[in-house]
Amino acid sequence: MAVPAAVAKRAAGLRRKLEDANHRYYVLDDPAIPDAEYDALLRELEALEAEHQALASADSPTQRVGARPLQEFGEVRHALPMLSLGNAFSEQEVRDFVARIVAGTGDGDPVFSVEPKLDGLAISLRYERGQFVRGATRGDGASGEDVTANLRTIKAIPLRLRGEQLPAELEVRGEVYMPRAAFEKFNARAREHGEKPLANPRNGAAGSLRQLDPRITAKRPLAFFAYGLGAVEGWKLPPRHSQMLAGLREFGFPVAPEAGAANGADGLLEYYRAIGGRRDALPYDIDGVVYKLDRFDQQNAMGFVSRAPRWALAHKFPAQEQSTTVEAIDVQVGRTGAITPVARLAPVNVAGVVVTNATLHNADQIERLDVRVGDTVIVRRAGDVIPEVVRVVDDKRPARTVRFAMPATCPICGSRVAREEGEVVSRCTGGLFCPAQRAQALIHFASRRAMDIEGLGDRIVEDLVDLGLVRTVADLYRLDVADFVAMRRRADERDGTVPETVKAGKVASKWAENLVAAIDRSRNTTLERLLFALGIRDIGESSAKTLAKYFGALDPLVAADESALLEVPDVGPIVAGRIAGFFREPHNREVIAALRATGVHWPEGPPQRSAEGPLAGKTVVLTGALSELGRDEAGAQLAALGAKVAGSVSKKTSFVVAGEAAGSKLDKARQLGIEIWDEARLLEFLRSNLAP
DNA sequence: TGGCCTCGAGTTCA
DNA sequence: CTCGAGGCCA
Repeated sequence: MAVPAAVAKRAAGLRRKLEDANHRYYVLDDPAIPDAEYDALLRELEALEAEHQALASADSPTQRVGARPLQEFGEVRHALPMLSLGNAFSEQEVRDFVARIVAGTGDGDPVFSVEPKLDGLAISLRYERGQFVRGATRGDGASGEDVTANLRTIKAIPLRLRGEQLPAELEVRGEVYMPRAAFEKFNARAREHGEKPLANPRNGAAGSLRQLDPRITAKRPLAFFAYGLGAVEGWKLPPRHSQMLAGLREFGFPVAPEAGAANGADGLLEYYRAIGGRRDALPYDIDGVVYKLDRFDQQNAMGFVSRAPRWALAHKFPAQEQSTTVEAIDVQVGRTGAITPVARLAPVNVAGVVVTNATLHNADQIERLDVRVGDTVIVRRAGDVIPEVVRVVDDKRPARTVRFAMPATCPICGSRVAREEGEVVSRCTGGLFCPAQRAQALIHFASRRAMDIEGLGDRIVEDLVDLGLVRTVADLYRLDVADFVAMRRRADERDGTVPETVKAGKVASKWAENLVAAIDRSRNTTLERLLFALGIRDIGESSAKTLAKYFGALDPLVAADESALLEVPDVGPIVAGRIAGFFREPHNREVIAALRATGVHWPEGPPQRSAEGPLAGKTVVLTGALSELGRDEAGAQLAALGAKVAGSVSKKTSFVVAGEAAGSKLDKARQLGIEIWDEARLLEFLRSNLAP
């Protein structure tokens, strides 16, 4: 039965729309239509194809949903073998590599194409006259497994090439991977449904491709980046690798946006460091970067050694995941009483740093990981540097381990531990009765952003509290040199240590003199610092500043009731309650009176209820290292000009000041098209506006 | 009521 | 830096 022309036309139109949507989403990274609309179009096309058999075709977007399960994978011989790359872990190896290229090509400063090395699964895709006909895993390099049906389900892989002049034969090599966000989402769903989550994105990608049932693969969020070629027939290759990548993009393949060019060993190393610095901000896992000689004629001149090209190098990052064992699980008590479990680990080197502790965050996290003392665990340095336990290696769990339970009473003071309805954290209810909370409150009080008492670190504070020399923050101002010297002696006796300070009595008192002087200096402070230092719950630097400005002086703030506090910007019922509650407490009023009595003072003035200055109404975010000023100082100066200095970038941000090695905040600013200043511009602006 | 947008709190190691 | 939760706006 012939297909009516109008129906054929509609089907062709739908296919084009769906292909374009895929292309924009995966290749141009610029989604054009919402998912729901995509699904609607896809369903319409399916209906048409079901009704008119003659419309069906192998390269239709409807053919991605997953064919029948296979019995086993066929074997595919690669027309050109899939090579592996030489590895480098050190700077010297990279320099040697460049030196070999310079010697081999006679080019004193050859250009390299550089790209991130994705942590996924290498595959080869074969296109004949523009149609995707077969895809295979790398296997041993000479032949791999035929995973065509699974690859068809990956929307980032074109089923037919774009463009007018299509090569008779084209083999594209690249990496199938699972984007991190998709991995997280997939696992969250899996857990909800009580299914086994994937261990990591790499295993997720590899496991998904090796499913015999493509319908399972179709449900996995896989993506693809192209990075090279195999056999080619009927395409005139451009002279450079980078141009070839651009050509692949024209054909409809996604190429890693971080790909670029560099020259000289220093250029390569700079790229390595730049990508390394952004590693955790990238949407996918990478395990290094790849350098390839850009000119194909130079590649040919370099040739191969055994199975690896001499014109390319994989520069790997140091392993960032390691396994170690859990020696103990302790709990820490924070300033607000928050009880945080911490895993004490057998020391292990992760990405160049010896890790011995890793936070387990809270009861939920422990529950999810089920970490137990004696377990072997995989540790990773997440985010920037902070180690975290990724998972437990189940096979290595020793016999007779017990599930960790949050303590019912505070390990320091014995008070009840409570977890409030809907909250994630458990807290010690002891308040300032708890020595741990008292010590933390004092450490916070003395910290740089609060009263800035130099030299009064956590060790000293803990000793002061332990030995009962200090109960409230006001007590700090009553200490003299003799007190500190005595404290040090008693602490040493208690610990059985006899440090050098005792041998040289003079040194000991010098240390104490410095401390007393630092405490004395802190008497001269600002209302803003004092409010922050008091440690009222939910009052951080930002709220303290708002309150100080809004009230101008302490007494009106202390006297303010909840309804007056609600008038303050960014203060809602909860925070208003916390503030009023704090100042209602007689103990807190006494401490404030005592602070004043010992000479703690700050300038007071009239209430300032609207910002002024050249930057009034502007919101500024600082990121990266500012060499001239430092972040804090720059922030203070900007604030003095009326700007609001915020911690994270959003569309309300007026501009971002980016210093050296700026990270995700800079990326986000670029994404949102927010104005970006470098340090020079900031300094220039501050100078011309005469910041005080 | 829901969905941002912030801020606050906690955390590691050299 | 990241997560959780408070505040604010639609």
